[in-house]
Amino acid sequence: MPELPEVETIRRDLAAVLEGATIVSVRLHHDDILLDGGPTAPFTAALAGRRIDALERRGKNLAFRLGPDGDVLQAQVRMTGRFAVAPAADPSGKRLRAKIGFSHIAAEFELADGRLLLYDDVRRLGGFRLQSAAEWAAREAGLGPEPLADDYRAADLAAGLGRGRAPVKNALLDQRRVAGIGNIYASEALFRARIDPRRPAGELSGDQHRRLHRALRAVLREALEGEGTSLRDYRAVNGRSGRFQERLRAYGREGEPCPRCGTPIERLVQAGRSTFFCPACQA
DNA sequence: CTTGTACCCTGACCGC
DNA sequence: TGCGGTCAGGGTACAA
Repeated sequence: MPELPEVETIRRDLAAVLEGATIVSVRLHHDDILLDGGPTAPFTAALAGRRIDALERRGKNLAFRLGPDGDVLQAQVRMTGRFAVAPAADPSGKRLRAKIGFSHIAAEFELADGRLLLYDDVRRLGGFRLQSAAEWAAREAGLGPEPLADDYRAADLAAGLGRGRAPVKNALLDQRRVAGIGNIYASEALFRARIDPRRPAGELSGDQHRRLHRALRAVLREALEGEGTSLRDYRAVNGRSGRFQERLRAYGREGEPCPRCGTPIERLVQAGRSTFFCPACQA
């Protein structure tokens, strides 16, 4: 999935145009787009006539807060999910789809003012879940803290990483420890903090916790300013690309000189995913 | 409890 | 041109 900065960019885009809109009808093009499986009819029926009161984000999850009772339509875009909003002048969304290359529409939400909210997802790893406010609150409580929150301290990161033996890179990807970090920003934060991604999470020193906390927040903030990292699949709403890919220092740079010490960046596989790091200055 | 692996799905790309 | 293998920014079920 796009990670925290990408999902927050999508949230801001959608909030600007969707808050206050009313869903008239929903069309799902694939049954497997519901995160819990099951029949689609109750899902689509329950969304008809609902107003989108607010767009929220928690970790990598989007939460459409629906009136009148605060039910939550949760959306996860995972690897290849994208949103777009077609104007009322293009009610089928045909022109917009052609323009931005949406060729795998999985869901369409018709709005009362004639606009159309489109969800496209080539691999269909993403999807939706409709739930009550209480169910969402319980689910959301299972996620770790928001790393960009004002009150997120190095001590909170240290507590999240705990005393485990798993590599710190893997621990950063665990949404229960800290929410919103994915493969790119885990690599980037560890690079900035000069910490070996293979180091057991429970063995970090106090100084390393402080460096990682600082690096994590800095890279997430900068990526958010750049509206995310568009390496291959991620796009913000209506096809807009992010710009932070130009500022990545380690991710995707295998063989290139480390910007700090010149040693070639190396790639290794952890938990089945690529990690990029400098073997010389990440101790 | 923690940790590791397989799997969901499709498309792009590379070497032969 | 075609084919097989590999990889992709995520999350979850399940086994050990």
